Amino acid sequence: MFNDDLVFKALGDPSRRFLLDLLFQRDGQTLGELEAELAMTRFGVMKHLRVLEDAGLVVTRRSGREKLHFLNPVPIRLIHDRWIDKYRERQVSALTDLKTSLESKKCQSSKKKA
Amino acid sequence: MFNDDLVFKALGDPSRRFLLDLLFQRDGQTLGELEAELAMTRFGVMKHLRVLEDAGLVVTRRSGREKLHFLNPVPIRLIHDRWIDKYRERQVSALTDLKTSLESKKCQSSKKKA
DNA sequence: TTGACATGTGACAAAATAGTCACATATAGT
DNA sequence: ACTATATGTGACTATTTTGTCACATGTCAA
Repeated sequence: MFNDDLVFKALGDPSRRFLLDLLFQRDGQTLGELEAELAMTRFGVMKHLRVLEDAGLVVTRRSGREKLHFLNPVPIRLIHDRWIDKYRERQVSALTDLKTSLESKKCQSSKKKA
Repeated sequence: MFNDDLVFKALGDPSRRFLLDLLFQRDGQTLGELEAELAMTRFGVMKHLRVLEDAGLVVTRRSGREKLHFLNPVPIRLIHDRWIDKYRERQVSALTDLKTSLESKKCQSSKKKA
């Protein structure tokens, strides 16, 4: 259904991850809108969107002369399932929640170990 | 705590994902053991392991003249959390479970919508 | 100490990737 | 029809990444 290699390659570039962030924030943006957020010509952005679309991370719909882009989270969920054992999920979750919790309380305690 | 870019870059290569698969299967393997599973000299494997270690996806422990490698699933969980909205998680999960379910029952029903 | 084994380093060539540009197509509005 | 706008294509260069090799370090065991 989804090609592993395309998905991971797509996620390997910071500009593409930023594009996903933008779409996560607001779905259905056009190339023009997305282009404005990147420090790059529209050609570069177009190429990146193409890679994301080929990977299935972004789906598109044409509307007149515009092309609307939507985030598709399914392949990302599948990545997760590959290396997170169902039985160990609870423990890993606890760890990441701890991390989140620590980060939101940065100012309360001055000492913490990495 | 974990550097996004290093993690995603690390996951972008198929050989490195295969190494993670090997460690997911059996933790604590040495370079020598891992090398035997890849179609590549030990130098290539070493480089890949270094990338994984820098990303925090693999942690190591020396034991005499050997170096043992262990999978660390935490960064992968964090990837997941980045684009899977907590409120939408249930729906996405349902979709991936459906996918799994369909794949294991390929022969039962002939008609299914995407 | 000697030799065998396991891992490590820096330089290198080949391959893949990112980003730009000239040029092209398609649509909306007047 | 004409013009401005939005997206698309292929060629090109610069950079990054992959994988290899000669050489080096550290460890075990006799």
